[in-house]
Amino acid sequence: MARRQVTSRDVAKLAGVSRTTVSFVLNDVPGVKISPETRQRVLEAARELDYYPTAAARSLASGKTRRIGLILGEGQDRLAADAFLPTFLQGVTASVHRRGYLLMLQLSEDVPSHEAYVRLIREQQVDGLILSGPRSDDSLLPQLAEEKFPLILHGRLDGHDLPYVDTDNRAGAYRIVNHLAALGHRRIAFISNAPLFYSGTQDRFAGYRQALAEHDIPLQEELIRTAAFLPHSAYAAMSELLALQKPPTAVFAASDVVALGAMSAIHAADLRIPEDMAVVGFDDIFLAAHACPPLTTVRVPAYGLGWTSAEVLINLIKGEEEVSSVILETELVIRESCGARLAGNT
Amino acid sequence: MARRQVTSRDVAKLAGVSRTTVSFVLNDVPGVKISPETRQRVLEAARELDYYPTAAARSLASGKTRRIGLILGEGQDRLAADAFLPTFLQGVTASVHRRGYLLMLQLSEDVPSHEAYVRLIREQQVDGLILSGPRSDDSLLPQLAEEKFPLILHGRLDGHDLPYVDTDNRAGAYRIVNHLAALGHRRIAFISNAPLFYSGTQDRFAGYRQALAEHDIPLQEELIRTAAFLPHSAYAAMSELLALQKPPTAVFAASDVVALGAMSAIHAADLRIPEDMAVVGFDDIFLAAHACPPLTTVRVPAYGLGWTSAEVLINLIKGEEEVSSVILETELVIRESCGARLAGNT
DNA sequence: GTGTATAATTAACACGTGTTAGTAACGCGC
DNA sequence: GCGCGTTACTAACACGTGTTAATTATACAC
Repeated sequence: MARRQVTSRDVAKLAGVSRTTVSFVLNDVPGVKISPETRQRVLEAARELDYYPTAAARSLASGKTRRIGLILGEGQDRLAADAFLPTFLQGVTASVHRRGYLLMLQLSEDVPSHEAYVRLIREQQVDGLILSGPRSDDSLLPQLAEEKFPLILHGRLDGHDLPYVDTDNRAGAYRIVNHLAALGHRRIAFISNAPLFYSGTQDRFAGYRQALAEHDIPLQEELIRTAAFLPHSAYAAMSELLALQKPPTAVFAASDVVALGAMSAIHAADLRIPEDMAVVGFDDIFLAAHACPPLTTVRVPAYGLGWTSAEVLINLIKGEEEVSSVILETELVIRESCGARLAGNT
Repeated sequence: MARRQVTSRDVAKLAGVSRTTVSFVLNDVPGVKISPETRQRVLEAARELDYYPTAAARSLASGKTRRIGLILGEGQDRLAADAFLPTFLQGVTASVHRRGYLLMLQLSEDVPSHEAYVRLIREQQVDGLILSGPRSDDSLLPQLAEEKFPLILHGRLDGHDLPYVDTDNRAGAYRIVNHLAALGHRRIAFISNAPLFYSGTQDRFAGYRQALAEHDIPLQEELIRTAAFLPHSAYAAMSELLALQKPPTAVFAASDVVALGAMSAIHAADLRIPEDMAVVGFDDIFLAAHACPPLTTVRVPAYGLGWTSAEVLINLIKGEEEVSSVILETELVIRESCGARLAGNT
């Protein structure tokens, strides 16, 4: 049986004060003087009655919801293969929880992305939004920026000056390809983890080119392949590379999942990793250390990306601090699939 | 510059009717007669002004939020290694979206789980809750059941009669262990995917025992090991098994992630899969097909679990249909790590 | 005691919607 | 012309909180 709703009026009656005083005490309104005894009485009454203010009434009156939204703009395939999502969510929720907010989650799948979040904004369900995987063709973004609606992008987006949080994809890619080149490889293939219009993939590709250039290795079209999110697309791409007249000696896969797909193709061709083909990835998902052989990769701070996105957004909402974009650094993780340990032994 | 809020009063004025009529039209209130012309005028006015009702006002007045909550009661490790979460979320959000609801997400991490959701309920942030990974020691659950708060468990829980949605873990485990036994294995090890007090792990263990019993294979304590969520715990467990005087010839790992950890230990010991050691898993995560060798496993319908949980919950909230627990079936997926294909060739 | 500043508290309004009870207009049989 | 039912609409209240402006107690200097 649903028990009757406990309101602040009940608390006020029990404490022998007005409803206003209850509100002042429970919200710690600054600049209002409440005697310690009264404060105590109110707090005890609230505890006694197990009082929780109703969210709807509170946000109607105050104009704030104390909720933020997280929009995942990734398509089905990408999402299904997103081994980072759980850790990213941990980061987001840890921050959100710390700041006293709650989280609303929306997946935009394949619909025009703004339909996914326009309801959240217009119905005033949230005070701000983290937009992950924004599409540059989203016509609503400029308008929201104009309205100054609190908005943080997860992932860089060209053509807008909205604040964003991202990893340094380019530097990470540069570092790991540089590592391969330093091991003596001259034919280093690139397998993308997504279509090239994704900024993250673009940047990883840019890092790859930069490393090649610095080692005077010419860019070869035939060594560049496009895969998308799921392992089997990488399996296909890798199989093509193996069928070349002059196959590469090393592969940089732009994500660990794609790397694992490529490794599976290499095994299927009865080649050894890293002796016959070195493989490196990007992300350092939790399975990378237990691939066979363990995967050399670039660690992306998934938790930190989530945490930072939320922190920056909430700062923006509260308007207390100056807010600007944040780029988190990556870390090179050397295991066995690149052959560095092997090379060290000889 | 924030534009002024558009209210139903503005719509009413533009359409030349009362605010009440606007509400009737936009909510399609049954049993109320509105002339087609008036209805048309109201709809046009709403569209003209780009009117969205404010969520807070709406739920304050109606007592309904049109939101549901999803509580993930998994600990840090488990969550980080949860390759199913993205697909599960897809299922949940697809249903939630279809029914016109929105989703609030909360991770309970390690705090006593009810602290994580009591706020959602008491502040009336949501109309109902999906509770994933419930703990049987949660003292608040009986109380909520008593209050008839709409609640669906994801994962069976002993000692309560709350409605739940789950996979048939026992039948799935039985089927795959039976498969190993049919291939001639008599020393089949079990590596758990979590501590044994998790009901899902319990059930998978029960399926394992049942299959052994039916093949007259005695249960051997030394072949039963506990791992927890992450690959490295399985690596350790598998290493112990390999060090036995009489090691097993096959391993049933209670999750794919654990299976991959075990495989990594087998490779490290320079043994071949499946020739020296057959391995099977549970879940069919998206990487299982690209493990080396491809992993034989039991497919769990992650999307369906999410979808069904949300559907059942919303039915419960609307009180329209009779609601009962749902158990989804699994499917045996035979690949190469079990040796069945090899056996077929000889 | 009187005036004045300060501390402590409250009455009253605002937020934007859903909903009940009621009114007005109209047709129709007598 | 009157009663009666139906259709189409609306006035007025309710939801539970935040917040401003006003009010009452309290202290203190002269």
